[in-house]
Amino acid sequence: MSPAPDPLSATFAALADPTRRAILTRLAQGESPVGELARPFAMSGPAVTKHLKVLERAGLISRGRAAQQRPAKLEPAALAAASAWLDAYRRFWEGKFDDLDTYLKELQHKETSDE
Amino acid sequence: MSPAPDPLSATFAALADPTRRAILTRLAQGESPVGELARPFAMSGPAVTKHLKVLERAGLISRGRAAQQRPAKLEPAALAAASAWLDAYRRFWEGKFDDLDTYLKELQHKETSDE
DNA sequence: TCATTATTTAACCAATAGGTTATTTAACAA
DNA sequence: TTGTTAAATAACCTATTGGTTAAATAATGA
Repeated sequence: MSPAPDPLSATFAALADPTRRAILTRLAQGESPVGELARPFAMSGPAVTKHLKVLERAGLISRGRAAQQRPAKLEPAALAAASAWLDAYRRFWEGKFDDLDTYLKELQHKETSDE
Repeated sequence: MSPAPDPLSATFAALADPTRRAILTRLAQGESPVGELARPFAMSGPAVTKHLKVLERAGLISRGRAAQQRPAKLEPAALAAASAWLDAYRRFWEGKFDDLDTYLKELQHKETSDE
């Protein structure tokens, strides 16, 4: 499925869809099988499977196995990375940093090239 | 250009592209005209104009006017919204909240439906 | 007025995203 | 073994994205 984007891009892209955010919200209450996730949406099962694949490739969820079901479960690590990026930039943009150069260097250090 | 997605979707979608994140990084150092923004990328001017439009529709930047140039400038508000969303969910997923129900209600209150 | 510089718009293209229905695979139960 | 249930895969469709080049527009200056 394409040349695999950088992790941060994959995470933001996954979060850019309201259906996927709703799925994550649902999963915050506990893991859930595909059928249950599909119910609240006017959407076929395969469509939900595709959304889950996007979330999985972004590292935001993992899949399990329980009989015929493949429950989805939150994986907070990828979200933490995106949150850290956003928070750092937000604070930076809001001008709450004294030493700009040090800060930029720190960012540069954490993430290669442009991320 | 399409039925205008909800603001949070637009913001995350805008952040999902490494070129656009690099543009934002550059703009954190101060406003900049299109030509200067285009230089570091192996990319035509019109391509950069398109990226700027995406960022502008997401509310992440605004455009000005200085002679023939149309400098782009950061607008932190949209970023703050995305950052708040992510941070809330991150904390939630990491289980650092005592009263789950109260927290969910609070989230529900802040953002309609799924956002 | 005419030329120059910066940027946008138009027209186009290939690849990706998000959905569908029909078919296949997997796990279980009778 | 046969059927049932849950999910994934395949094949397909349309719209969007991210890029291109060529032409149009806007502001300035000679």
